[in-house]
Amino acid sequence: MDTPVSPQLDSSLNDSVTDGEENHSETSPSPAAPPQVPVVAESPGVTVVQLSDSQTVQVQGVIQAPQTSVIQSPQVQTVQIATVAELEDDESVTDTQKRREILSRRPSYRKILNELSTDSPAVPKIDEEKTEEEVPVSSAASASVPTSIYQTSSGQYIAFTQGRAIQLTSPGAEDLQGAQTLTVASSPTLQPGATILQCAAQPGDSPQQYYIQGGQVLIQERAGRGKGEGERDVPVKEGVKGRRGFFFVLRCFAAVVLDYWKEEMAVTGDETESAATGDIPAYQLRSPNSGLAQSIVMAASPGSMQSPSSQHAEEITRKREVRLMKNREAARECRRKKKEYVKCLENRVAVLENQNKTLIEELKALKDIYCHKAE
DNA sequence: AATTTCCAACGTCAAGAGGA
DNA sequence: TCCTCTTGACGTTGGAAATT
Repeated sequence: MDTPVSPQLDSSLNDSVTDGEENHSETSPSPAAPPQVPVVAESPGVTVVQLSDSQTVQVQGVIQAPQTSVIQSPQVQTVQIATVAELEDDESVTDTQKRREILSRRPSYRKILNELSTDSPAVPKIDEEKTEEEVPVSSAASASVPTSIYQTSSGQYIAFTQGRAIQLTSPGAEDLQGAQTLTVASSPTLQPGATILQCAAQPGDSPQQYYIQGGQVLIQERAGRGKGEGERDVPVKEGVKGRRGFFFVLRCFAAVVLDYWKEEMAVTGDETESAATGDIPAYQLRSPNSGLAQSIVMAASPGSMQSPSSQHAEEITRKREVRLMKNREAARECRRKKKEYVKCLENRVAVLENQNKTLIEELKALKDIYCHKAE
């Protein structure tokens, strides 16, 4: 039976083990290792690797805390191999089920790396608040961390942050003086078709509320402090206060919201499932990171009067859209973290390999000295 | 140049983890 | 117990590289 361990890990094992004078050949390297082998479960010191044919390989000590002595390394880097067939003899379980069982949950990448980093300071922590380096929105203006950033065709950046804030930045505004922070308020008491944006021009400012309805942006002017007391909605005109680009984006957003609500009204319960994948036009904003178009899928369909019976379906659809959007973002973030995690592990393997080589050479030298003295 | 293959990234679903 | 977050699995897509 072959043991197609992940190439990098495999090579690291071989290097580490065979670099010494003694060959501790308990590893069983495979020349035809597949390029990708998912690591499916971990326990301290043991890594279970899922093979393509539903077999698992337990790899012990692939990533270990730095060894203090090279003498220990051969045992640590032993690879133990066991097939699933040996471990499980239940024929009634399907392959998928088996795999599901094997794929037991493990802590998040951040958790794993942070735990590793406490063991070894060489391992960088994944910081929860860490922003992506390539994010064009500078870090100056807001404490909120962008989770996704889009660029409109006019060149403005729209950053959706955790906490559901939307940050708008004009191109070239490195100090983010032109940045706005919006918060989308999703009140269940809102009128259908309406959305509230809260905007603070500066971090310390009290937020200005924008009431978006019918594709129009309204500023809520308050006469009194009471809730709803003395409020009136004033249409926002482009160019007000010299924040032309900002209101352009606001208007775009209003249009999107309008279309979204139109779609909500048109959707019936049965059509809910197809809403996200059907042939509906998508508003695409260019992501500065990937160059790939990120889609905000909100349908533009002929508006119709809202029937009371469809409100529940609309709510379900809206919740589904929100859930899908959140999960989309989460998946993106998860992949980013995973890549970071793998990179860190690879770095660590390289460091440990170097350490191992150095220690082996050191041992060799000491042996030589000792032998010369003994003679 | 056209076709095929490979790969990375994505969106969605499902299930477990963990907090309120 | 419910809700949200996290992540593996799976299918899709688009671009790059390889092949015809």
